[in-house]
Amino acid sequence: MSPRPKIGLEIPTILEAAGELANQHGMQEVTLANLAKKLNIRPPSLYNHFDGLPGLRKKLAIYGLEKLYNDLVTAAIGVSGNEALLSISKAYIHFARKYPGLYEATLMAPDPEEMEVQQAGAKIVQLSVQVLQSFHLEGDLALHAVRGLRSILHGFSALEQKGGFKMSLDVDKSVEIVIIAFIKGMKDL
Amino acid sequence: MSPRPKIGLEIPTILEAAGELANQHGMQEVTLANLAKKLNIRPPSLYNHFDGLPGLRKKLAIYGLEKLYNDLVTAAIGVSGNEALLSISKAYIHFARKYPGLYEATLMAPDPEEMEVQQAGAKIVQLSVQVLQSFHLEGDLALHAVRGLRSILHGFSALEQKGGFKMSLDVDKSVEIVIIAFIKGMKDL
DNA sequence: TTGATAAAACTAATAGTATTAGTTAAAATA
DNA sequence: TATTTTAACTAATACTATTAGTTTTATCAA
Repeated sequence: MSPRPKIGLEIPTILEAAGELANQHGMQEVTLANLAKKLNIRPPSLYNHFDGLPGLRKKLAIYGLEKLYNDLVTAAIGVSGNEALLSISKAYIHFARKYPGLYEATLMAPDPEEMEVQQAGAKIVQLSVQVLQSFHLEGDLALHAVRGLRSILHGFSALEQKGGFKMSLDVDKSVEIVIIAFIKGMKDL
Repeated sequence: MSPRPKIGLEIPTILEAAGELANQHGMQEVTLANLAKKLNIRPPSLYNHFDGLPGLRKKLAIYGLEKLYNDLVTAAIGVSGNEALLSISKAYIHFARKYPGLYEATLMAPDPEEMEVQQAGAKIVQLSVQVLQSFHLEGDLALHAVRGLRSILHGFSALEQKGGFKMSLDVDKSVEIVIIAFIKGMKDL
C-alpha cells in the first residue's frame, strides 16, 4: 500500500495543499472531498488530523495569518515613518493578491474568538501599532488610527478580490495615495 | 392544497425571507432547504423563481445593493461637504450592522461581473462620486478618493462583522475620525 | 527481535445538500 | 368554457460532511 506519512509532517502538508486549493479555486472549493482527492486519501482520513471542516478552516486561518504576519514583518524591517507605513501596506495588499484563498481563509475561521486565531490576528495588530507609533498620535487617536489602517487595507484587499475596481487605474497607486492622505489627515486633525 | 401565490408578488416575498434568514443566521444558512422550510414549500419549487442557488444569490445581492443605495440616498439628501460625507458613511456602516446578512449577500454574487449586479453597484459608486465632488479633487485624485472611501467603509463594515474590533471604543467614532482625516489628507495632499 | 501500542489510513453507512425530470393542480387568459 | 401558463409537487440522483468500526503500518519498549 501507500506509505504512511510521519506525524508532525502531515499537518503542514495538508495545510499547504488546502492553501493551494483555496488560492486556485477559492475557499468554497476547499472541501474535505477535494482536499482528500488532492492528497490521494479518502475524506474520513482527514479526521485524524483535523476536527472536520471547521477544524480545517480554523487551522488554515491561523496558517494564513502567520504567513501574512511574516510578510508584514519582513516589510517593516529597516524602515520607519511613512516609508514603513507604505511598505507594510503594500505587503498586505500584495499578500491578498498573491494568496487570495489564504487571505480569504484568514476571515473564515468558524469562531474568530478562538484563542489561537485571536493571537495570530493580535500579532498583526501589534505590528500596526508599532509602525504607527512613530507618528505620535495622542490618546485614543492612536487606537482609531489602527482601526483605520486595518480597515483601509482590508477594504482594498477585499474589493480588489471581488473585482470591485474596474477602472484602469493602478490599485497600488490608490492604496499609496489613500494611506498617505489618511496618515497626514490623522496628524493634522 | 395550499393556495398558489400570484406572480410578481412571489419573488419579493422570497427575497425578504432569504434576507431574514441571512440577517439572522448568516449567508451560509441561506440554503434552498432552509428557505423552502421557511416558506412552507418544497426545495424544488424554488426553481420556478430562481435559477438555483446561484440565481438566488444573484438576486439577493441586487436586492441588498438597492436597499443599501436607498439608505445612502436618504442620508445624502439636504447635506453637503463634510456633513454629506459623514452622513452617507454612517448610513453605510449602519446598514451593514442592521442587515449583516444582506450586506454579506451584496458581496456573494456568483458572478459580480453580471450586468444587473454591476449596475446596482455602479449606482452606489456614482453617489459616492457626487458626494466627493464638492471637495474639488483634481484629476485622478478624485478617482483614488472614491476607491479610498469605498475601501474604508467596506473595511470597517467587514471587520466589525467579523468581530474584528474588540476594544471598547465606539466604532462609529472611529469611522468619523478616519473619514474626516482621510478627506482632509486628500485635500491637503 | 519480538510484542504492544498508537497513528493514520481504510470501508461502510447515514444524513443533509442541490439539482433534474416528470407530474399535477391551480390560476390566468382567450 | 376551454386552453395555456404558472407554480407547486414527488421521486430520483449525485454530491457533501460526518460517524463508527476495522485494518494496516509505524513506533517504541521489553
